[in-house]
Amino acid sequence: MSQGVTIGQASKASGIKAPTIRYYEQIQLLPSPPRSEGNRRLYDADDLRRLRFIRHARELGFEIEPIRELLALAGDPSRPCLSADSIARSHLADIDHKIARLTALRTEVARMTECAQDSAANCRVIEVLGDHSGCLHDRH
Amino acid sequence: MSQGVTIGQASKASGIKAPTIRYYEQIQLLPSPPRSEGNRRLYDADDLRRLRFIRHARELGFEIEPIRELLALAGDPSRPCLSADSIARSHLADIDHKIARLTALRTEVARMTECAQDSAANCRVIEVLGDHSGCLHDRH
DNA sequence: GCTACTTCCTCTAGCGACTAGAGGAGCAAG
DNA sequence: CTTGCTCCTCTAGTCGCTAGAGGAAGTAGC
Repeated sequence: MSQGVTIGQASKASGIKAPTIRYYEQIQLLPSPPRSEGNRRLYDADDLRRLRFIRHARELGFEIEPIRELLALAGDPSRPCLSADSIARSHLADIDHKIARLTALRTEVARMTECAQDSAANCRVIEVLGDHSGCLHDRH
Repeated sequence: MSQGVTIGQASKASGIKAPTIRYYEQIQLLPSPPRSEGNRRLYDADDLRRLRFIRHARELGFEIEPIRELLALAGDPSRPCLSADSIARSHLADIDHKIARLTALRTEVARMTECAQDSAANCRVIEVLGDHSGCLHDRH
């Protein structure tokens, strides 16, 4: 009976905003769904699964291209897991990189602020930004 | 004697690429420098200080608008430090937010990969992405 | 002076992943 | 029938650059 739900319902079901769903269709991350007589998009259960998969992956910080591959792998039972695993592992390495960088930045920025509040005359923030030599690392 | 250096030299001195320097001028983060007879930009020592300040702040992850404010504060000795400090503190809070989020993601993604290599049949990566219920947190 | 080579100029378009808004059509309820 | 909601398409904007086209100017060697 259910020939599909509208984009608004798909949006609620997946947690992805309607314009974003249309965007995903435009970049062909999602197949173009059939239309109703009044030209509305009609999504079926498979589309909704796909959307939830995408949303979940985006929330975990995967970029669109890796998600495209993961979706292809998810639909192909022949050799999915090794590739999927390597995509996930490379994403993990990415996250570790970002955490490491941000942690280094945190140290630097914290150092910059930590003795600023006692005196308004010599501003440590501006001083530090103007002179790199006070920093712990050469490359941030 | 030195009426200024060219954009290429300013680029080398500051570590900011020439197109980026022109971009900063375009968005008025930098004042338009005077030009030579042949229409080349000529930067003076103040401009170079400004550029180094910007580069350093960018390396520390400050966005352009905060840097614009910091530059204004750096040039105004009347009430610089309190505002500069609050900009830096808010940036620090930002960094902490990002680290916290990435750390949570790391856990989730690591959990996803950690038992994937033993079996190619049931792919944990794809399974986890397709079903949010296995996750530690509702919102990532 | 001539020729190469390099640097510089302006302008436009592209990246990723959306988001916002205009202007219009369909649809469901009262 | 009218009100109000959802939906449609299309374009442009976000951020911080980066890349490229097409041309002018400066520099070094002969």
